[in-house]
Amino acid sequence: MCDHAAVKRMKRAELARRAGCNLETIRYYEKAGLLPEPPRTQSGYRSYDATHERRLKFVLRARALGFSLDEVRALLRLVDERDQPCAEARDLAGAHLKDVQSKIADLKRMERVLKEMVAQCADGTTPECPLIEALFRANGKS
Amino acid sequence: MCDHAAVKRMKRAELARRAGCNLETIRYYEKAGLLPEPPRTQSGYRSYDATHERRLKFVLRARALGFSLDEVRALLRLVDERDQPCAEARDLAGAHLKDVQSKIADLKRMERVLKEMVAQCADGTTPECPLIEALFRANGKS
DNA sequence: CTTGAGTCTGTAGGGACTACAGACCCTAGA
DNA sequence: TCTAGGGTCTGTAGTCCCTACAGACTCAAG
Repeated sequence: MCDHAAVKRMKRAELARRAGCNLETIRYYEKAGLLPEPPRTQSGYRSYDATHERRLKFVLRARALGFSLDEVRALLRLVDERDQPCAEARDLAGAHLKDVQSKIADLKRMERVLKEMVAQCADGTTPECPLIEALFRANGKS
Repeated sequence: MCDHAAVKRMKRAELARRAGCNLETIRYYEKAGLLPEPPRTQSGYRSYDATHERRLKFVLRARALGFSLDEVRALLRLVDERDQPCAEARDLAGAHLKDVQSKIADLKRMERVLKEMVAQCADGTTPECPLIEALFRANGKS
């Protein structure tokens, strides 16, 4: 039990910096149960190591891919109880993929309409602002 | 000042139904200054007409196109003070179009990664779950 | 006249953070 | 050794865009 290979310890600010997130996000994730409560120094400061960093980065990456906190929780459960998680993880990711695809479809519809509106405005031939008129007219029906 | 061509009056529920939004959304928009406070009946009920409906639908359409409430407020200002709004409206819509396009780009990146992850999981040849491993590994760098 | 539905108000809740106030603690320089 | 500044701690309030609720009122039908 000698400790000559002591792991590197860091405080919250350094962890945030290394993971590239806001300081307070870490505390929030701890309260939300996504990250474990870290050990404390004698004076009560949080003390993190590489395992905390790894887990935080996992959460941030999943969030960046658009998983909700609940979905991240589910993924972390699979991480923590590694039995045969592959099918379940694939289903989670598959469901989320569908979400993402339908969001893309929605945004593309918006994009098309906005482009038309901007284009109509650009030629400036109509007396009224066609963009605003377009918003007053119904999308497809009265 | 005869009133034989009286406009149709309606209460909040009917307006919500006709505009296709939640009952409470109307009250919220009024408090937020997007819709005018409507006249009241003697007993204090809100009383709307076609102009309210038109304006509410405008707001809902702009929201459906992803404009924030602040952006909708700006558009409504252009509606209310019709001078030469076209350039300003076009700029607003153009800026918003850029937002939408960058969201689409983000989501497409997510889609690509998720597809890869699901595909890797699907062949089931690796012992560890590749999806979860992928989340532990960095997106591009360590 | 009663009953049930509609409307009124203010306020709380949601998700995912972000920011702040007021109290500690820790370190470096004078 | 003292002190000044930064960092960290806690809980709480604010953000955005609604949505839902409680408790009081009103209205129309039977």
